[in-house]
Amino acid sequence: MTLPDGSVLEVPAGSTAAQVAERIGRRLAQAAVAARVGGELVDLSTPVDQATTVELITLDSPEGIQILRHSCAHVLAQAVLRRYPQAKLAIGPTIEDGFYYDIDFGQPFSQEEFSALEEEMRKVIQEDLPIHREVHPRQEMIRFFQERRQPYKVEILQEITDPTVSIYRQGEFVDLCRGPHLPSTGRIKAFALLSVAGAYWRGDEKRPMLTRIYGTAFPTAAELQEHLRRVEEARHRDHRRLGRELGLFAVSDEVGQGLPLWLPKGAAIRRTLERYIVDLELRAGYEHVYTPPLARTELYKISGHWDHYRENMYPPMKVDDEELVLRPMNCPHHIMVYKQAQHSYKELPVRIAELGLMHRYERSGVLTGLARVRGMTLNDAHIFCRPDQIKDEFLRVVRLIQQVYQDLGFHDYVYTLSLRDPADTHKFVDNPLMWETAERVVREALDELGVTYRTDVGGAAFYGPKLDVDVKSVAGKYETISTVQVDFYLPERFQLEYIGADNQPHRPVMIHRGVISTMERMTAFLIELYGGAFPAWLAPVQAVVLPVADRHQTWAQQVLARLQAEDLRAEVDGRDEKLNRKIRDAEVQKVPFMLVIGDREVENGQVAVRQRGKGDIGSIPAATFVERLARLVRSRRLDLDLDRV
RNA sequence: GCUGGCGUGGCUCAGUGGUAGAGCAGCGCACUCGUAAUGCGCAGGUCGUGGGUUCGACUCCCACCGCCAGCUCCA
Repeated sequence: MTLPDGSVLEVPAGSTAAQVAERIGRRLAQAAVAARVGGELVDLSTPVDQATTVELITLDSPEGIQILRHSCAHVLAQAVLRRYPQAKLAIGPTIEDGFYYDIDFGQPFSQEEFSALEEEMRKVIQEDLPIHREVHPRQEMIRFFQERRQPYKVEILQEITDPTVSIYRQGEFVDLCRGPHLPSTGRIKAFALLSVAGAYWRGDEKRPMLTRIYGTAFPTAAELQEHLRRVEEARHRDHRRLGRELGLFAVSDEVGQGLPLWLPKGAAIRRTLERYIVDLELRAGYEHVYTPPLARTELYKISGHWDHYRENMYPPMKVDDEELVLRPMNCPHHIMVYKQAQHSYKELPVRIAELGLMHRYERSGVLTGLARVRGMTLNDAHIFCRPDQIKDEFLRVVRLIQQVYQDLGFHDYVYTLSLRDPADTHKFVDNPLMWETAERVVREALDELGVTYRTDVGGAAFYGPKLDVDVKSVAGKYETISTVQVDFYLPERFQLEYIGADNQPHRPVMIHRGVISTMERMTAFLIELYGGAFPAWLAPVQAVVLPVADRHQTWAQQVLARLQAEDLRAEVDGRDEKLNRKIRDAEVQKVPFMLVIGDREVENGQVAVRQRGKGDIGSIPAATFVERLARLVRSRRLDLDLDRV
């Protein structure tokens, strides 16, 4: 057989992966947890003598760690059954950074029971039970799990079509599983149970809610500790925490859930973003409008939202003879803007943009700080174009997105093209020709851009295919920030027209697009991305002037005035506190620049510049600093290096 | 909405079936200070809300509201 390094190894007939490892070396044999044979992961106990290639998997590889965690999930299940023999096991997969097991305890289960459970798991690990794979006829296993009163396992088995299935046995514990697994439970060195939460069986709200226990495992205790430390550190970047600590936004019970208040400093960030994106869009040929956040219910009946989206809308209110609703999106208003005039084919595309205030009723459990709210302002636009312009407009939007991401410092993002599920005529507008055309044009545009994308069948909007751009957050999750949607449907609903070269009316196509998402979500994202330490152009306070003593106040105020004259956001910390204290507070508030002013600076018309996170970088004339900071801000550089501007 | 947890001054958190505590923040006074917290003092809470149990509830029970983790949902 061939090894990964290209060498060839002869082994006796019937040799297992473990024996191959032994032949290669004792250290490897001890470290190996599984093997990859012909591209497939298998247990060490698998005979591999017929294989052409064998690669041994250790805990140094991502696959090895996954196997470790998967086996740890089994140990958890085993411990659960020892302590709760009546528990019904559902599924126990690995996830990024850990694993979970869904279990029906038939009674409330709380996190307080973790320590006892962990104790039992440690026993299972100490027993060092060998883990065996067995393959049996599926029907036999259905009976087997019926006898063991494991209905969820039976249900899974009933949906499997293979004639045989594999199970894994460790001591008295048996689980239905594809594997592979560690050779024995004793190989688990470091694990922890983390949290407990409810999860619907099969992810279906209408099915029973199970108890999901989350845990994780690492090759060594040190790595586990390191992971727990990282999780703790991530908590400090949480935008809700930073939002309070830095005075950016607040949510108040009196105002209502999901209805955040933008405090002055958060508003400064938002205003900066708004001015930035509006200017950029104006340059890109968009026309910005203002339309009201309310409309007659009728408008949404025409658009179809009333039928398809009502559960996410606030209920209507009756005023005089009108019935009004808070708008959940801006498209109908923008359509009405388009309809205010006749349009010639020569003036298309018409790009109507707005920072549109919308309200959506979101279920209470999903509300999260600024990231998920009920009242939000979307960086929205609707492009009305001819069918032959779709591809070009689509390209222009994606390029705009790419530029914005560069300015905001987003480097890690993925494109997802969401298509309809042709079988689901309930969710998606039933018009196959329309869908096929839209999907083809979008694919062509993406190919032309040369971007790689994944596809999500069934993820489209009800009116057309969409491209989502998901940006990797600090937490490692990808969050949808931008979206581009082709829509052949609303123009039909609203009877939109343009006059073609043939002097006949034609139907335009709409492209819905959001580049920087809602102001709320984007701000939340940026807070976490930068951990509150914003680049200068976004920082709510760009410089704080720190007079050393009272006699320096006058010059401090003059420096402030010069900063403000250049539209820089600055403050004077005139409190009766020592310099050290003012510096500490400014650092904690993550202000990019601190300008210390004492006798020397007053005398020379200078400021002693201290850069956030770096310290004293020397004194320069106040005018020089103002000019450099203004340039830095204008350049939208992501670093604070004043010498490079 | 569902499961579990949590709710004590602006913030972070102690605490207990028998008259509510600390630190930070705030206010006052003193210090006038050179690169990450000056000192002293003062004030501030119907212990989320509403019921119930009890001689007595912040503590125990119930309901509701909100927050957190996750699920579900997400045009």
